[in-house]
Amino acid sequence: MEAHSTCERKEETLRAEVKLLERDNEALRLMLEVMNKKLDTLQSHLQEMKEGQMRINLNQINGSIVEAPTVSKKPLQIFVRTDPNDNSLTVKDGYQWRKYGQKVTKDNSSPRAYFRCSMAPGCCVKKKVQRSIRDKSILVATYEGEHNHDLHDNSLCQTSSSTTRGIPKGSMASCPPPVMADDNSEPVILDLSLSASHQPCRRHTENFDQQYCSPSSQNKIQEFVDSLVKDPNFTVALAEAVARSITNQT
DNA sequence: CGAGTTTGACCTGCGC
DNA sequence: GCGCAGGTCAAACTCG
Repeated sequence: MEAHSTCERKEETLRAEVKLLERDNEALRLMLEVMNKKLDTLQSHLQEMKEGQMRINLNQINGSIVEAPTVSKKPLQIFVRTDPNDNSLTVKDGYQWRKYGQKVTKDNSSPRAYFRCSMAPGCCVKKKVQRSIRDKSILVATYEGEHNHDLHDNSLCQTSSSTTRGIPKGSMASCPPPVMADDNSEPVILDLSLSASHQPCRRHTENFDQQYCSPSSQNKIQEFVDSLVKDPNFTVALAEAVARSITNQT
């Protein structure tokens, strides 16, 4: 009799667990859907950037530098989501910047910081960084000018111990680049505030994989996560592509 | 000590 | 011409 009730209790516990797992399953399925959509968006953005790059390269090969028809002449603006508690107006785009001024503007209570590219002596590229009025967690960076050097020159700042003050050593190499947007397109916001607080989600995903996914799906998810989050080559390559885009579009 | 940041002063362009 | 706002300069300061 006692064994029977124990068995019933166990069954009940298991049912409750199954219910919880089913709820997790549904939540994670939705999460995967969202992630897949975001991946599609990212891939289409990457494709657009590649096409733009090819057009510009072809124009340069032909001997005369002609503005690509789709490229705006306006200063390039990027939007970067950062930790709202982080007061530093730094947008890590792979280049090395020297701050030369800060000003509070009339239309925005947040100060605007002025940076000059310090990777090459003759480089006259400037950028302005200011928090968005609407969302303080978003930094708006405006780029002006054209880099006269390659992002590969950055190898100096990646390995040197005397890099920029206030930016942790090696952060340049590993930091994800911001995403470009001009005045004609929907601003694309990159979340730089990813932190250890997201680990539970990851743990959930792993749990989800173990419980429900076939090995092939698991591999797909693992590939996706690895390529976007872990792989430094991916972020470095993307940083270079974005930086080239900045150089050519401005 | 060198390189980068801070910050008040100064310069410049624009609207009235 | 004046005032305002944005942009830049440069001396002082900070930090590794």
